[in-house]
Amino acid sequence: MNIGIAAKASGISAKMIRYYEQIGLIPAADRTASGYRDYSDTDVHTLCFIRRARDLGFSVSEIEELLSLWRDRDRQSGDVKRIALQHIEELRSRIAEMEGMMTTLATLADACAGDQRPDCPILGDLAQPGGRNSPAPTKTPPPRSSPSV
Amino acid sequence: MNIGIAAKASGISAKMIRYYEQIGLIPAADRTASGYRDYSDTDVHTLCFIRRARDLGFSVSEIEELLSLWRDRDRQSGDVKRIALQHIEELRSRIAEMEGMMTTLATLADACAGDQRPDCPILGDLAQPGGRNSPAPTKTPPPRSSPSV
DNA sequence: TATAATGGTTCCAACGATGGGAAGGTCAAG
DNA sequence: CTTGACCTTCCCATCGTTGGAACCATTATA
Repeated sequence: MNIGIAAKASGISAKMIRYYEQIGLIPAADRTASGYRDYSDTDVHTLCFIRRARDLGFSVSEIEELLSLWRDRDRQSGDVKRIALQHIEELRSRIAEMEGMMTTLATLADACAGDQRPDCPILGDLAQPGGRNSPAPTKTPPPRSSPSV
Repeated sequence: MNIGIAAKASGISAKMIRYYEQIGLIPAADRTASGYRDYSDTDVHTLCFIRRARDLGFSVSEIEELLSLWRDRDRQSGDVKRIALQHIEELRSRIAEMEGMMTTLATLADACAGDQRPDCPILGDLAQPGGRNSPAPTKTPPPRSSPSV
C-alpha cells in the first residue's frame, strides 16, 4: 500500500514516516517499480506501535529500544519495564516542575487585581532584584545556587 | 560590565543574552571602544526579569509582552493578569496530558513482572493492532473521521 | 616586553519532532 | 488525453539552547 494509506491507518503522517525511515527508526520501505514506497500490514503494525509509544511520550530513541525489544523473542520484560519506569520518572519530574510554576503563578495572579490600575504583583515578582533568590511560594525549600534543570 | 559578568549576575548565559539581543527581546547593548558589549545594572535587572519569567515557563513572545508592560507606567494590571492566566491554562493542559501518559504507563508497568521472562504487558499494549484510539488496520479500513490530534 | 590564558566577537550548525512548500514524476478516473 | 490526487526529493522553519571554529582584546605572569 502507498504511504498515504499507511499514514492514515497508523495515524502517523507521511512526512513523519519518511522521517522515521531517514533516521533509521524503521527500515527503508520496499519500493514499487515507479519508486513509491510500499507498505505491508506488518509495516503498518509497526507504525501503530510507534504511534502508541509516541502518544505515551516516549522519545524516538526510547521507541528505538522498545521496538528492538518488541522484535526480540528472547527479551526480558525487566528491560522493557526499566525503560517505562525511567520514562515515568521523567514525566513525574517535568510535571512537578510545571506544577511549581503553576502554583507560583496562580498565587501571583490571585494577588493581582487585574483591572486598569498599573500596580501588579506579577510584574512585582518578576522584577525583584536578584530574581535568583526571589521566594517562590511553593513548598520546595529555598533555591540552591544552581538553578533546577 | 562585560557580558560574562552580566551573565553570571543574571543567571542567563552569554550565549542567550546575545540571542535575546539578536531576536530583539532586549535592545542592542552599548559597546566599548573595542567592540565588547557593555551592560549596566539596569540591563542586568532586565535580564533577571527575563530569567525569572523564563523560570516560570513563559515563552519568549510572552516575555516580550511582559517586558513591554513592565516598562509601561500606564499599563493595566489586567493585561498582565491575562497573560499569566493564559499561561496557567497552557501549563494545566500540558500537565493533564502528561499525567494521562503517566497513569497509563504506571498501570502497564505495574502489570509487568519486570523479570527475565519475555512476556510483557507494556509491549502488549503498544503492539495492540490499532492502539487505543486508532482504526483497525484491516485491509479495508473503514473511513474514519479525523482522529484526535 | 613577550607570552599565555581568559574572555570577548561573529557565524554556522545541531538538537527533537513536526509542518510547509516547491518542483517534478505517477496513477487512475473520466 | 486531461485532470486531479498522490507520490518523490529537497530545502526551510519552528523553539530555546548549546556547541564549536576562527579570530580579536584584555589581563596576568614569567
